[in-house]
Amino acid sequence: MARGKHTREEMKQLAIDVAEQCIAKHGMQGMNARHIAKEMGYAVGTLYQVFKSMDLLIFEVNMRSLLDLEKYLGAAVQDAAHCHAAIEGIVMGYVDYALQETNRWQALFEHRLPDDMELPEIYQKHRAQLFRLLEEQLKCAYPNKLDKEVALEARALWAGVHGICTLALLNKLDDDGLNIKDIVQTLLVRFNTVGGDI
Amino acid sequence: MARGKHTREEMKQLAIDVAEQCIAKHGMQGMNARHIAKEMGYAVGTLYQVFKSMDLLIFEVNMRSLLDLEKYLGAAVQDAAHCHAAIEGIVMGYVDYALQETNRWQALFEHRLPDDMELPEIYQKHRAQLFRLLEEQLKCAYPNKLDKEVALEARALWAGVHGICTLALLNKLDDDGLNIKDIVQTLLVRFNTVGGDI
DNA sequence: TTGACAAAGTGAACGATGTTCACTTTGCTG
DNA sequence: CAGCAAAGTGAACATCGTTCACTTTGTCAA
Repeated sequence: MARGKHTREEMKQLAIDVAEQCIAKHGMQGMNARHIAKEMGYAVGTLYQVFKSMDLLIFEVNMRSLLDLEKYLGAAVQDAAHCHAAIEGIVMGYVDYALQETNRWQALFEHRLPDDMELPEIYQKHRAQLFRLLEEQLKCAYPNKLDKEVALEARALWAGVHGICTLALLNKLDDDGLNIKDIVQTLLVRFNTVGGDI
Repeated sequence: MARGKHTREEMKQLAIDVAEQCIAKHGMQGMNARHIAKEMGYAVGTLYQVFKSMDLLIFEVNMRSLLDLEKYLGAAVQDAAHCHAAIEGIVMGYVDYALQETNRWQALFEHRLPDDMELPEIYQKHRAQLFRLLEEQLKCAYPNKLDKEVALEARALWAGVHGICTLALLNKLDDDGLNIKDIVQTLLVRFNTVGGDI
């Protein structure tokens, strides 16, 4: 049965390891099947027995990034004394992740699965968890708002921060001399989450 | 000298026309050199005498989109009775553009020129003009703020709207039953630009 | 009219990609 | 040890962007 030094599962992890490092170093376009296979010490065909397509491999790398982000932002919440600090922690944590792990973060939102296959449930679950993290803190910050209103606020704030990271890192913000964190702070102030309550 | 039915400039415009329609219909990945050349009635090599690379052709399509957007949002400002209405017009206009011209809009911010070539000055100029459009109205809405503060606000709001469009159109907002325009309205309210002054 | 030159136009070919599959190798098992 | 199935291989295919030696064509001087 098992011939090589790796079980099926080990190969899967190995492939994800290699792909992850490749994406982190050179971005998504700097990664290809032959390079990954060679780096793993296997032939291309073998890689394709573990992952049916490159899209699925990239997806697994993104799954890891999502979990990383979840841990990272979760820790930021734990460290916060109150919900306003927690919100700032989440938002600034997201910015830090985008700034420090730029390539992995970019892959996370740039990559799209082919139209014919749907997003795995586990992925959706963790993405929802990320939203919930922010929602919970916003619910505390806006005690008088309805759940649906808080949901809207959470998405507006989240997407806002994401947009700032997107445009800033692609140099599309026309931001001569403007610091990305200052822009994010500006957004935070607008959400009444810095200095004072609603 | 001139052999075919088109001058060099006409061919350039023709190529952009075809590429634009192709992107509008099938998105950036549904566009390739051979298809465009065939649609133009020329061979691939001829297309490459007009555009040195596909990247440059896509860039020209994006340049058009940028100018379209500039006109479109400029009109929204003209129609507005006061600066608050103008800001809402700009923001909602951007959302409309993203919703109606999804593929062209996506190409506009997803496409990146190769690292070795820099963004043409004319492009930067018009992008800056778009920002100025919003800045001017925000300066009116926030009369007490410094120019630098207004610049930060403009970028926070702009990127915020952009982020909402990005995540919503890629279905990454986890927004079951949530309307994208409601999310944008939520953001607008946070910027004190709906109902009342600062 | 014609010869020659340059511009315009062509498409086969190259290299890089993702992906497939007939084939070989290997380890286990009866 | 024979045979079988799993593991592994890499040549080959399709599709990209891109190049360039070649052909076609218009123009103009002789």
